[in-house]
Amino acid sequence: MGRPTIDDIARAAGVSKGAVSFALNGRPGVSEQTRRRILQVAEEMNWRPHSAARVLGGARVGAAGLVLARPARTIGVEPFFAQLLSGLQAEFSRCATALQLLVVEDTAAEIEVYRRWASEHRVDGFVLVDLQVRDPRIAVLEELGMPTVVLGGPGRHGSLPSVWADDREAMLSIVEYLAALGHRRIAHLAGLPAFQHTQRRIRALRDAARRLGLSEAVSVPTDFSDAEGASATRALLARRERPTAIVYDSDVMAVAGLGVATEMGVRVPRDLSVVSFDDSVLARIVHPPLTALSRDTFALGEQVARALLGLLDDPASAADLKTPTPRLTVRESTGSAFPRT
Amino acid sequence: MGRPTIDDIARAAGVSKGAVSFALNGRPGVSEQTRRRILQVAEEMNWRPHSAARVLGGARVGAAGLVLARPARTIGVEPFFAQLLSGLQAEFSRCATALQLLVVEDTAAEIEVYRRWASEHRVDGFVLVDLQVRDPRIAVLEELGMPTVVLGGPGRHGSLPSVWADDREAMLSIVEYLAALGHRRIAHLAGLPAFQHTQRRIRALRDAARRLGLSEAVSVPTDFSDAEGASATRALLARRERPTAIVYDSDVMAVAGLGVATEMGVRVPRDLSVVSFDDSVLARIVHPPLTALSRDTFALGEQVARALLGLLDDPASAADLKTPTPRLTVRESTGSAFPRT
DNA sequence: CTGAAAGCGCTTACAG
DNA sequence: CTGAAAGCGCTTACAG
Repeated sequence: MGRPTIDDIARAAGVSKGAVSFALNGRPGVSEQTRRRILQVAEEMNWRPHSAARVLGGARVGAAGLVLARPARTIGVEPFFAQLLSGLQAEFSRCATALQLLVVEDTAAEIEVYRRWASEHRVDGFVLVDLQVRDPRIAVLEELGMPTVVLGGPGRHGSLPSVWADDREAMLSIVEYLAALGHRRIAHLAGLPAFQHTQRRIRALRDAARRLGLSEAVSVPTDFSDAEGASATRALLARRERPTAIVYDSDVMAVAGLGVATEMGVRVPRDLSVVSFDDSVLARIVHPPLTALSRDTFALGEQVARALLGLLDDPASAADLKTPTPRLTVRESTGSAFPRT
Repeated sequence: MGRPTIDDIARAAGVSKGAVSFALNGRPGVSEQTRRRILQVAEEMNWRPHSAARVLGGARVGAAGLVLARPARTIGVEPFFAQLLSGLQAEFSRCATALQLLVVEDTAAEIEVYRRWASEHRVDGFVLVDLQVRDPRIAVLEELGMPTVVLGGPGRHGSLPSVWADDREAMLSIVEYLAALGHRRIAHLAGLPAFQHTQRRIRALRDAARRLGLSEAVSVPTDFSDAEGASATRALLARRERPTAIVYDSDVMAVAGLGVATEMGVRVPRDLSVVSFDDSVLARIVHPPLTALSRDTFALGEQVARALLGLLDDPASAADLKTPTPRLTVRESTGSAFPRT
């Protein structure tokens, strides 16, 4: 015999389907004695609910959707993203919610998936990441009326609640630290310029540079890849007047940049200070270990998941949540701009 | 008005629900003209099937399950795993199949999830990874009768089909290469001893050592973490007679080991050759770049997904699939055991 | 406290 | 070629 249904249990326990349903769901409507008998029979027959039947009746699916428009091969490369995924996953699984993951080619395809999953009732809500400057996904998700939590900066995401960290403050703290070490020519290897957080970091650097009177503060956009991180570093270090410090928007780029410096005979931190905007095992295990902005990306993922779960329980609970501003962990890749020796 | 159902379409098109279903699914039973009209109405009303209703009727869920028993925080660390996930995901999404991901504490919890997802009809099949020496999960999955593809070595997985690469051949090729460079004392920083592939690599090293007459070939088990990779390397390099080459079972450990060597003033490759059993961006971007075993992990993930999709279409198609043996990519971290200078 | 019935949205034999 | 009906497994008002 296949999987038992509540019909089987009802028959075995000598009650109606309705009674079984009440007992199994802990609702009033059956006597304590009957409830116990039913539960025992269900246990013995190893019954589990058929999720599709419940969903058809209007229950929650028990799944959250995460759709990413990136080249599939690059997903495995970014420690930030992997950590985020772990955190999301940890919190969701605590609440018996699965994470449905899909990687697509571009934003148009991503939007199509939102539409499809929403109308097919595949997920209960979405997590939106990689917020763009004029993000077309916001309006679509609002229109679909699906509970959605945005991982991104302050404002700029319509009526959708967000969980965010203060990138601007973070960048300011890096630049102030470097300026205090005497650095006056600072370069910034930024990520994709279409991302909101990239723009915020670029603006923060520019503002800090003006305020602190730096002689040079240039932001170079990249695609976040180690290849562009390396080539842009090479170009910067080949200049007559090269920067004495470089801030990298990701640890993969920072490590690639460190490799280029070593290859070109530029000593870190003696000739060049290196700071990574992301901390991870990568930043710790290279030599010298990298000064990096430490944020608990795993915890961030957990918070995003918790926000979405809260939204599912109570749609009125939508609110923006600011997470602690990342702190700078100083390791051996940064030093004075004027070493004594 | 909410999402349209086939009832709405039937009414709008002036036909029965059955006719709509036939038209939408491309089955015979409606005239070409009626079909076109129905499809047009469905398009206009922006109809999509409710997946739960289809599943309840016996259709495929359109999801594959991947359950991992690892500390959630470590998932983000391993490039191998992240690449595998990308590959799985890429192939599944091509066939409109979602990947349902769950990370649990231990094997017991993992087994419980298999039982639950199977009886709740949450997924159509499973991908099984991290094969253990006496793996209790095999019997459970066989009993559940769920289509499952194992990512692992040859044999040792009951009746479940597998996709595997030849770890033994791979290890032999590394040791032969090192021996040809004159190395006679080779250490191996292995992974978790409970894993089948760890055991296979350890045995391969031992066999090769005997055949090639190496004076030392020790395998040190670890938990795959950068911390143990570093501490075990430190212990090995502190010996009076230290190895002239170390083979690391993962790139994270190899990079950590490289850092330790630098820190201890052991020059790579002059004093120590370093080989990683995993290749990734990590191995490429450190300095010196690491000689590593290159396998296309992304493609491996794609193949596993394809195997599972094939199994869903035709349960009789179960067969083991051997993937190409990984090749050694020689970079700058390996050299002669007797450098001239 | 319990039972019989309708309904969620789709598919599919079965009559016409 | 088309329509009316039953069924997938569960939940939930509605009578008793």
